[in-house]
Amino acid sequence: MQGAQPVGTAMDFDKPIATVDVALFALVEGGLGLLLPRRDKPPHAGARALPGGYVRVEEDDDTEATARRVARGKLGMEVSYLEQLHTFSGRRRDPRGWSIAVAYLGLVPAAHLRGAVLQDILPVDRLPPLPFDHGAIAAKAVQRLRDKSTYSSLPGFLLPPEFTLQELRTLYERITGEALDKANFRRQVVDAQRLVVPTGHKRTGLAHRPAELFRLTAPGTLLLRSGSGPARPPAGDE
Amino acid sequence: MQGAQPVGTAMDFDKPIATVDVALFALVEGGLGLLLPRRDKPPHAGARALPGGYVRVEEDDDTEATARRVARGKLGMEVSYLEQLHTFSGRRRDPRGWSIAVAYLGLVPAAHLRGAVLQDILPVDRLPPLPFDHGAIAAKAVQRLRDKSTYSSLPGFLLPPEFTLQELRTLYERITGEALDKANFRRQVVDAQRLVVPTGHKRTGLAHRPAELFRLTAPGTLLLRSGSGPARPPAGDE
DNA sequence: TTAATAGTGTCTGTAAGACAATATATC
DNA sequence: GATATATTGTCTTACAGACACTATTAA
Repeated sequence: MQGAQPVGTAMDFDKPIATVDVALFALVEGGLGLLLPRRDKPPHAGARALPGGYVRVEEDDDTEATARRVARGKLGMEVSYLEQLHTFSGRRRDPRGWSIAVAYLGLVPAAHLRGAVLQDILPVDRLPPLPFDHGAIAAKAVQRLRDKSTYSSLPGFLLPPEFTLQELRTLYERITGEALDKANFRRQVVDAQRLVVPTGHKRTGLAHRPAELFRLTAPGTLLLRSGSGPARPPAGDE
Repeated sequence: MQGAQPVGTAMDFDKPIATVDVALFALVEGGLGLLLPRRDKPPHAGARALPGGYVRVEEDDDTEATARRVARGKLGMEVSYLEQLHTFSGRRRDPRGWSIAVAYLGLVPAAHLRGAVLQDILPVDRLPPLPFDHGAIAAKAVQRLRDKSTYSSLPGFLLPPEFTLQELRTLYERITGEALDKANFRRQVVDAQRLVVPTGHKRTGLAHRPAELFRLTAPGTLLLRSGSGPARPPAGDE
């Protein structure tokens, strides 16, 4: 692939390719979806893959900036949440040569997305084979999201700013695949961990008692159990 | 810094520098220590810093291979445990230019180390200021180790192959800073989670009842609570 | 009034932690 | 036996989960 390895400078010689890939999640049909647009450039032009791009050293301050730039380019908006996932590297993962891909996990509320973007969001339980090692990256991203959903307010970033507890609980259930008791969920999320707070508004117009609307406690903040409890802290990353 | 940016090829132009840094932990005087040898090359020659090096694309299969090579070079032996920690990047962290550093966390039993190496292991609670962003990397590594110590057998990799429960418990206490009940610790680690298993040997020669010797359940394997319990799984990374 | 979901109260089993009691080496 | 730590036993309490009950809207 590298073909002729021309003179170059001693410093630049041998450097791996540096890219960033982003696993962007949003809700589609109530379920968890992953943004997989078709690539417009080789390699693998035309195939669905995670959005990604080269690190631009003149333009980006760090790889997180690269990730935000890539995400903004595909979504037309800023992500609500972004964290570093893992770095994938090696000789074989990219046909262009030895490469380092810093992977990020991002969340956006689907309500704010343009229709064209929604077409490129595929349900995570039926992902097609992906080029490069994007299958492994996607799997790790889904895993991370599922794990953190059991003890954090992460899924809240997939919803609009205000939501009912039923909406939030159903979302947790869809992500983790486990049924949750209505009463216990409320006590955990509202009382014990204070992941969300009431906004004072209510969702009316439905043929039953209106539900209180909530928002994430500190907007833009991921809250982990801060209470008195045994506290199983971040543990992994971020 | 970059001085003359000569012709080069279009492909190589603009690539960030790619390095790997390793936070290697071992026990010193019973406490947690971090390997910080003095740098033999600029920048910051002579200063204590995390062992690190360039990714060598001809030699290393991936960045984990780079990390193992770097660790082996400084320790004279293989690490007992290694995991990817986080990737640090940006224009300013390294005076040589825009750089990506994939950081790893490694553990070794101090008993197997040469004396010269032991001189370079500093207690983590009294670390000097470190060059680059190694202070932040070290802090994150210590944090990760502390977090995982609350629910995994990670600290066991800092001990020789066979150890008593008192040795293991004292180690957990030193790492996390919390006192642990002798009886409850045994039940958790031996019965409930099965992080360790008895070897059949005993530590004799002391003026009291001899203690059973244990080893990590699957040698070389990090075990997270696999029991029946609520299972707070990896969550973060690895 | 009925239907449907919102929100509260209460019970129970499990497991973590505190602490007491017993066991087995050396001196 | 005295001493020191190993190992086991028991009690208490906190909390997660199951489930029953009350509240409030629109039709």
